Amino acid sequence: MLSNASKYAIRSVLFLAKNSSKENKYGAKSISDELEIPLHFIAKLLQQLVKANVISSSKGPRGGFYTTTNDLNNNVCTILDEIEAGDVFEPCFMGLPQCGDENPCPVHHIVAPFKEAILEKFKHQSIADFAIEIKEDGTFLSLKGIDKK
Amino acid sequence: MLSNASKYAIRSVLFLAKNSSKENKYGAKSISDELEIPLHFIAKLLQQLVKANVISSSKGPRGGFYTTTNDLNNNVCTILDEIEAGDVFEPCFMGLPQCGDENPCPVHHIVAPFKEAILEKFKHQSIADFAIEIKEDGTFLSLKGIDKK
DNA sequence: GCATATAAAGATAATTTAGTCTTTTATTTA
DNA sequence: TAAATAAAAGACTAAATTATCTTTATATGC
Ligand code: SF4
Ligand code: SF4
Repeated sequence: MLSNASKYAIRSVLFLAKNSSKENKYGAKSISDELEIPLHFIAKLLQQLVKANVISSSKGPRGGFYTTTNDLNNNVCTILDEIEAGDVFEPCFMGLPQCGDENPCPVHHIVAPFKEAILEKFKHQSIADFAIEIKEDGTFLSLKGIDKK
Repeated sequence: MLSNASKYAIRSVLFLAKNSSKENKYGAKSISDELEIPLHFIAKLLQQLVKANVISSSKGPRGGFYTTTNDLNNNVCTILDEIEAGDVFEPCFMGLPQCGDENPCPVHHIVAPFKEAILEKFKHQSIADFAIEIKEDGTFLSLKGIDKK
């Protein structure tokens, strides 16, 4: 449903939203390390996001990527619009073009509410809100160092 | 989330479940036409599914693909296991490896119930049940010929 | 100003997924 | 038994995605 590129981009932006500031920037290298994302891949994505005004950056020593309070007004859909070609959720589960409530596939009644919920969140919740939620709920952007089995 | 291959395979099997029988077989060509799936692509998938005993086939004139009552006892997960490499739903939305209820990402509380619902259906509802549901609910496997705008 | 750190840009390579084509084998029907 | 039909098998091509590498531009601090 989401490409690696999108997943990487979302996690990176949320990471910056949670941790960065004008005074506290993160280089591509540290983001790559922290979130376990291929360095050159995430670097390119971050550059794209800077151009799209989703995040900010500065070059040189002590430079890096960060988010301003203005950046934080964006939402996740802004990220997806930038990274992903078309609409992420269409065509969806059964691969029918232009289906929907009128022409449902056999799993539409399960998929549709989910799509609506996730889209609502991605469209109407700002990155800032996400950052707050992440801090409050203690949700994860990376599982680096966490015991997996 | 699902590859084209999986989507094609599921739709084809459900199509056969709804329409075919030992006496009423469908060639790769007619399935390709009916569901608007590339001919040689679906042919290969159908052969795979025959080998995996998900559907049946016979060669020669009046031959083709069909489902037996025994075939219909399979479920959608059987199809996915055959077509897809690993587990379709892992890693999922945020691309975190081995996450879950204990280590939730920021959208886990939306994604998890959906994953559970769709997996429940794919695992515990037989292809036969699906066919009945499709007939009763009039859900779609193809939108060929239906007005799209 | 010079050395250094870092983003920016973009070329290139690898991998995976998707799709096509050709040949062979089995089955049916006439 | 011959001709026709359709699946089986597998080689091949194309496209998209993922990932890497190299070079250039810019800001910082000494
Ligand atoms: S009918 Fe609904 S669930 Fe099925 S493919 Fe279309 S939008 Fe997705
Ligand atoms: S935490 Fe839940 S929703 Fe998020 S990636 Fe893991 S399983 Fe998917």
